[in-house]
Amino acid sequence: MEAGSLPRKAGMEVNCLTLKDLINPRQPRDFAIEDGEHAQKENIFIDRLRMAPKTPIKNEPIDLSKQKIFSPERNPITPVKHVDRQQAEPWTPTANLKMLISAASPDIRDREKKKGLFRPIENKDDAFTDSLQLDVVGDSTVDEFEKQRPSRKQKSLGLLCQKFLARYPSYPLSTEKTTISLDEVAVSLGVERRRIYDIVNVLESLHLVSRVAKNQYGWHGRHSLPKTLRNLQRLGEEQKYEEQMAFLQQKELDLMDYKFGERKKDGYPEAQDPQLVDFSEPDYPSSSANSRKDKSLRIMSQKFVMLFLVSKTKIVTLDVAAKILIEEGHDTPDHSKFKTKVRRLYDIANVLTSLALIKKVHVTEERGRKPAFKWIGPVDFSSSDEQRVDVSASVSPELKRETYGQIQVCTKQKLARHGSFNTVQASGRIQRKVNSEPSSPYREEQGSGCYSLKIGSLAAVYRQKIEDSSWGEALDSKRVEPSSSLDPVVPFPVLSVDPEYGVNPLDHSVFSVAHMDLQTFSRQNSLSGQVDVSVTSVASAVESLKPALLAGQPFLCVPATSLFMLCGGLQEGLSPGSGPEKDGRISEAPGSGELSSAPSAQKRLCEKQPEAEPATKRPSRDYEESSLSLIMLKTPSDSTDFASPGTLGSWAFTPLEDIHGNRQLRASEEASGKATANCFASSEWGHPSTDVEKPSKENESTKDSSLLQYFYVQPPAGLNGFNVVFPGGQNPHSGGPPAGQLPPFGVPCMVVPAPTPGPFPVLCSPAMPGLVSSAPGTLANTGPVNFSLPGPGSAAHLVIGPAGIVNPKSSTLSSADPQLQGQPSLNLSPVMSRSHNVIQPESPIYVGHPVSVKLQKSPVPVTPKSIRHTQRETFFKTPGSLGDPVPKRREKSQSRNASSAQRRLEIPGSGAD
DNA sequence: CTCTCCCGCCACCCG
DNA sequence: CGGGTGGCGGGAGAG
Repeated sequence: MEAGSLPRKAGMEVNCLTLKDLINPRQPRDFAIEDGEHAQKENIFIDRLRMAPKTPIKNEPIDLSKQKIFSPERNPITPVKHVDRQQAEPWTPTANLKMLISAASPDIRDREKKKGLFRPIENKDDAFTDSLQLDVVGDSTVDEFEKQRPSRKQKSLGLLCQKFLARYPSYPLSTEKTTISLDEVAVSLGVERRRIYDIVNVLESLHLVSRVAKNQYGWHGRHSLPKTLRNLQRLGEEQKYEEQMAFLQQKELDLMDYKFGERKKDGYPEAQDPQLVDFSEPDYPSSSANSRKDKSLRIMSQKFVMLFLVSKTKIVTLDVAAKILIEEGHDTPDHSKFKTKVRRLYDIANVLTSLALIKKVHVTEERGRKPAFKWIGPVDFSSSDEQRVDVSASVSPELKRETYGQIQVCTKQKLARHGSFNTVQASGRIQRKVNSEPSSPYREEQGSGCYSLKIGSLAAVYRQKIEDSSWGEALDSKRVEPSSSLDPVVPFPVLSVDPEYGVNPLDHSVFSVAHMDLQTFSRQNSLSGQVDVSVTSVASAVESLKPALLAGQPFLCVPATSLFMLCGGLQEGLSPGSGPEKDGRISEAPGSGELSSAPSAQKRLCEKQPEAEPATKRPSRDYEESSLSLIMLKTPSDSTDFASPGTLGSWAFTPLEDIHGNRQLRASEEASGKATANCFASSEWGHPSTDVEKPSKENESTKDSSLLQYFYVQPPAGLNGFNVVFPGGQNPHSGGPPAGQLPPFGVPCMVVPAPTPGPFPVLCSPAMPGLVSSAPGTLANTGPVNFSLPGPGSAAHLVIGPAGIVNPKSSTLSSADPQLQGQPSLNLSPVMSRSHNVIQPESPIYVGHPVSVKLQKSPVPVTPKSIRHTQRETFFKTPGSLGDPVPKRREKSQSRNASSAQRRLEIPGSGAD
């Protein structure tokens, strides 16, 4: 009954492990302790769980989402195997349960179930069952448990990899040395180490990690990914993989008929000997280089990637890949070998998929469907600045056109085609058809409780465009991974996080349906009467994480991934005749009906290509004089590289027309070391800041008259982490018509991830002199802000208090109580994304990040680096995920990050200031 | 049935 | 040698 009695084989368990063993309160501990060393199976975790305190719910759940935080104890190279410390809090009992169950081996579950171990009486003392909180449940628990039993899917390598990746920042600071302890990770993720090897090996092949020492890996992140891919591409070309693939595909050789070596006979070059391509950086001196069979998996992984990179179609079928690999490996071309190879390829593919580099597809041939994968990662490595470029940049012009056009349509009320989404009517009134179309491709997404693509616009476009639907799916379930590639083929790299748990932060980052409570707006300001918006308090849908679409609520879908949003038509009424675009390119665009100028704007921004795409021309008809508003939230903002064109796309709230100014702003901020030097930041936590003055000063550099103004509104609970930004008016000098004269507006707004649960200030456009004059920072700090909307005659006041808006329940809360303001979804918030390293380490939610990363815990002025780091991560956070609402913990860097949107708003204010 | 790929035995191989 | 690695393929879940 001690460790030794713990069966290693499922078959033995029933006999070896008795009910008594399991129910004995003390036994479990013994198991855990002694078994810890021997248990190499999946159930090791469960054993360890037994060691957990009686309040496991707080300690044990493998809440990956909460592991983003850098663990205080990170540096110890030798990982501490304190499960209880590493585990984060569950975000929901259900999720927790799932996690626990998934951690537990099926065998044990079955065994225990059979023995009725979950019955309250018998197990009331059982730590394990307690941890599951099953002691209060009746027999139904068994069924429940059965249902909860982790499916094969839940235990998949891909999912595991996602969890793994979620622990580390995609783009760690160069100075950061993140160490990965295999032990720690394995325990943390509740899997045996063997599985971690699989992941790490593939990651290593791409140089995302490198082995530092025994049981220790260094995390590099994706910084060098472009470079690596470029090299692999080159190598692949040298290997003439494309020809090989073409040959094999053309041959349509049956697996069994395939004559290995035939290719060579045909004159194809022989593959190089397996050798791991080493592009490793000096960061982590790889200890013992290659050993044991050349690290087969790594080499396979690299070659697999090469195949994609050299492929014109970017699609590689497994059989072809396997054949090539087999041949290169000089393996015996037997079926068994093939099978094995395919297995490995699946393993690799799972990891690559988690990295949002490839996507499962199927290739239909005469012989039927063949499993294949499509490369969805960057394909253009000409620039090493791949990272942090707005993902939108990754979309092909055509798709952009489609996509953005679609977005435009959305905002222009043509979303109707997607029955599952709200429909915005031309008149500016919002109609809704919530999921009226069961057959909607997006409907399926609901199960996961994701906002993503519910709106359908982009996803729909992609699905239509891409038959294999891989893009759409990628969009749906990929992690937000800023892709620098401007290549058209690159979809939105978003990493999906465990929809199974009902938490998918990534989705939020992709496309979201935003609901705004515009009542105030519609009723009190000039917009009233034109916008038929019923104010409906959106109940928090955190539980289901489904967008709470309420009738009569305006919404806007925007790709939040890159956090850049289109706000087409936003200003249609606000400032006819005046556009933010100095060059007027957008406005003068000859009506190409559905096209949004945003793409072009962005493109210009990111690529600095003045040439406007015809497709991006703005339809004057629909949008009249509407100017384009492009808000770009800086994802991982690297303060050090803002000057780099390649990173432009990552600018947070970069005014289309004033990148330069923005840079100055940034420079200013950085110079002052005040990441929080913006009202947004300071207000993030509803905490008065003394730095408020900073922004205004900084804004001076950006007081370009052409700057767009936005209203930034803390979203209703239903938005779950999204802030709504809508144009507050045109530039002060634009001389746009007063708000009162605004035509029906199509609910121009932007929804951006709300990284902060704290109070959100509403910024008014500079059109309001009064507002402008006031220090933005000050306003922000005042908590709920009472603003006058610009617009003559409309004394409309937009009172925006985070408390009131964010959470209906806490509507009465003032900014003074940040904690209360925390979203009910705090624990439910999608915290799976890596974006969480931003969160306060002390946050109870986020427990021990295993990574050794510098974490600024103090409110002390953050360094540019730290700023960058946190900012990047913040994007994908929902208010709840933001972590500790406690004021004292608010980090400036975080604030700053979260405030990107706001900063944009501040700009105008500075002038007056 | 095929497709996937989890799982973990056990051989390597390093310190 | 012990333990970290990871090749490998049986076999079972998923579709």
